[in-house]
Amino acid sequence: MDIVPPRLRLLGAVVRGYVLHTKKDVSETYEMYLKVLVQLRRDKGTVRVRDMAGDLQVTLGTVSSLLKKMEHAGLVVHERYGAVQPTAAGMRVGECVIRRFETIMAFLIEVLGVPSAIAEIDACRMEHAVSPATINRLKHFLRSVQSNEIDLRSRDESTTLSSDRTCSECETTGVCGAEAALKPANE
Amino acid sequence: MDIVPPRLRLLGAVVRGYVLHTKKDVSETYEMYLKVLVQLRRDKGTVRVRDMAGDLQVTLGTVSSLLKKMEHAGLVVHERYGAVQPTAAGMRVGECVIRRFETIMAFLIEVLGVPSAIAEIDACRMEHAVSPATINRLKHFLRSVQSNEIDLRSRDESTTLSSDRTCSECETTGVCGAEAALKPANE
DNA sequence: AAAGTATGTTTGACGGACAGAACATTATGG
DNA sequence: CCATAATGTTCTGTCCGTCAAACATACTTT
Repeated sequence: MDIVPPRLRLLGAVVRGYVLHTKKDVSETYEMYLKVLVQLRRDKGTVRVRDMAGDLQVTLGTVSSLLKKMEHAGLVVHERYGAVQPTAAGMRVGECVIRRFETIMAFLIEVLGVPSAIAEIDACRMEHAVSPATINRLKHFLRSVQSNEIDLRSRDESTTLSSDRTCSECETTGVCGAEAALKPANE
Repeated sequence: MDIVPPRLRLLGAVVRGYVLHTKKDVSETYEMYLKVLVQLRRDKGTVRVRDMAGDLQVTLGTVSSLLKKMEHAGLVVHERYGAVQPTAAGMRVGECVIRRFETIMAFLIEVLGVPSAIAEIDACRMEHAVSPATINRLKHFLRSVQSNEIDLRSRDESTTLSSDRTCSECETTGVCGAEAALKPANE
């Protein structure tokens, strides 16, 4: 019964083994904290715990304790009861996340035509999931589009896609499968 | 100093607030378990805990206990010491994840030219991050490319992008910011 | 059928990310 | 300069996904 080569069949899973089990040195959470830190820094210079908590929609205490861990990891410097600053390493990570976010945003909006409110959410989730290889190619592709090397205008502009809330194939809503799946689950 | 409208400045964060704090009814982990379950089902009919654990690279115990929670959530039915089956709801979710994976894979490989080994990893991470709106549009876009409505061959094929391991702009490696960022952190 | 092996389940513990609340520090403004 | 408000820190507790290991059940094999 093993018609499908196991390697192929299990791709996602095998990959998941790799992806989710390999210790990422910088977790998704750390990436978000650094992104916010760098953004706030650009906007207003000095950053306090309060600012980050506000942006991250998280408790002061949570930020405080995470900052401590991040300091240990060499990603930030946090003066007690004072300002928070990224180290050189933290800065690199934060800026990188921001660039990924922007690249993905641009692609979603300019190429796919995703409504910006949705694009924001998706980009914010995807920014943590994309490898350098993919991001580099995405940027490259985007440049080709922007310089009209690739012409998108020829395509069928039936933007009247099925609802943006539902998966066109399974008619399930939310992040494809979430809410609707559970309601009728009392079986 | 508030030149940048807060709404704009905080996009990522605001979004994150939404994205990561909103209880997804089906967590990323559940999605993976359902994806694997549905895949295994297609390949070999009956699925046991053992199969899932193998594919997910996780302990039997872990699968066992998660399955229990998923059963409560109405996503699977698990006969004690026996077979695992998705409910209708679980099936919808699993199939949806698989389709997302396939769509993303196709895009990464056919459009961006990402090496398939890398594409696998990225697709497996992205499949949990993309909304229906984006996936629908991505599919649509892919169809346009496949039917030659959009011609990609005209683009600059300098596939000699900077290394696939590094972010072209920050020279940081890994999932853009991970490993390299930490080594020199003993400051 | 008895023994041995392969599968499953349960329990206890853990680390990460978070909230809440008690406590500490700094800022402000009368 | 002191009282109060605003900030920040610490501690305790929770939930999730995981492992390890002890225990239970099912399957084989002789």
